[in-house]
Amino acid sequence: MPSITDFNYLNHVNIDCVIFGFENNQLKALVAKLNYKGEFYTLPSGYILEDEDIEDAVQRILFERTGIKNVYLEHFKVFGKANRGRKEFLDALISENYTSERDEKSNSNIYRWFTKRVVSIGYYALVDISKVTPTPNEIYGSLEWYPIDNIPKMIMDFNLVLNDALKSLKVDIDVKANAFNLLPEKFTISEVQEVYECILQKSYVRTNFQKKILELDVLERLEKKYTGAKNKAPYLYRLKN
Amino acid sequence: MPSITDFNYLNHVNIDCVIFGFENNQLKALVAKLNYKGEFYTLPSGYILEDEDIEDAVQRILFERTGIKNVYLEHFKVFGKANRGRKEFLDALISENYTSERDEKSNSNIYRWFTKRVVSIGYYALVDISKVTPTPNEIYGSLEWYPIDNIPKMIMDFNLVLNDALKSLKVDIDVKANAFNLLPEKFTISEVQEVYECILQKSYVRTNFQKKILELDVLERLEKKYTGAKNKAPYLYRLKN
DNA sequence: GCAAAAGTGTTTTCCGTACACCCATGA
DNA sequence: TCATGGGTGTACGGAAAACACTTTTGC
Repeated sequence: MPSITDFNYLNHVNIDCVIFGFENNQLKALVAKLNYKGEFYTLPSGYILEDEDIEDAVQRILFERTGIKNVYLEHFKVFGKANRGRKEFLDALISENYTSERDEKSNSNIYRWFTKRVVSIGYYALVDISKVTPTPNEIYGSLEWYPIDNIPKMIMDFNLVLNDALKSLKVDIDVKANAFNLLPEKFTISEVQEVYECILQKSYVRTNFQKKILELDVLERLEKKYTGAKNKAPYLYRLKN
Repeated sequence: MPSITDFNYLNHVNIDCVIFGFENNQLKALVAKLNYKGEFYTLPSGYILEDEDIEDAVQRILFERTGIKNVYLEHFKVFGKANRGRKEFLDALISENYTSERDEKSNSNIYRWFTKRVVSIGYYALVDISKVTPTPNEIYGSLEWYPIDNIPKMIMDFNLVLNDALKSLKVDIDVKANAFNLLPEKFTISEVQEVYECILQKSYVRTNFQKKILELDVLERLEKKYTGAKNKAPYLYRLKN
């Protein structure tokens, strides 16, 4: 198995990803549990290759964890504090997982790679949750969707990172009108309203919301959606282009 | 003289600064000319020390170039393209400045330091231009304020960087109400209006602008400003706290 | 026909803009 | 007392919110 130190990754920079999905009228985020003894939850992270554009790096990292490409992305913050608790976390992980070999581990290249100071570039992604196949690997032992108000305690300052991403999303949803990326290709206005109400934690008057969204002039009307429910069938919409 | 390679700077990350000032009813930016033969204009940049918070690094870089501390800062973008023309610029600089020693230079540690790929973190600063003492050094041979619509052609993609900073400022001026940082500690509402009109390139109705600004509830009214002009003296204001 | 939800049109409210007015200042 | 620019109150118009009304669907 190749070690992380074998690749030509940029030193001292990494990418932290907050992946948002929407399901059962809930905004969710993809949280990983490390493949070690102990409750070490984290956000998907990764490094940038020597000759790789940073956006490509994010897409690559997201593809590895979700199996989808061309994900909607926004950079939301840089995490540049020199001490973000990375060493403390690693020492805790090691003490729970290694005993006699502890010193050997502590001196390894890998330990040095992971404990060195990094500047983290924060991105959030908006995905169609039904398209995602959470894909664990040797490090991320499991990956699960957690409702935004029920995120486990994560390592380091990742709970704050997620919070910052959510704050940016709340602003961007109106400025960039990007919430549609949380839905399947075709959707109804009601579904859009659910997303908005969920993210912004407020309710909208149905009729006015419909106008507000359609006046953005970014959707095209498609066929009606017959669900068998005994009421008028809503139109499906899709992002223009 | 110590070389840049002597310090414990983080590899592959740097900081690009757009420093905005306001003077003579013009928004200006501080642009440096490199201390080499040729027209190499650039924005002030710098690196981050191993154990230094990134915001501290920006403040340090700004202090070195302007002589002021605790500057108002906003991160506006990450420049993460693998190729931003850095090597091309350095080769041009070398070919204009070195002849026989060229190969020697090209192989030096310094050349390798400067040509390696970096991820740039973009910050813009808003300063009281009257407090700034542009401070050249061995690299930045001169530093001058240029009106925003008359910026010289800079190296690499720095003209685009400046443009991105300006775009963010135009959004932030309303969202974050941060334009006051371009003025001295005490200022009149008219001066604020000049700043807004200059940045947003539109004119405001005086009376409504006054209300708009005062309703932000971020200013405290101080004494009147008697200029000797034969009209009613305006109040001075200052940011609360 | 009826209940439920979608879609459209109308009224009302509110906020931003325009503007009228008064005030202070120094010649 | 006049010209100039500063400060405050009011009236208007357009957009957003509230709401009334019509349409579609399946039982």
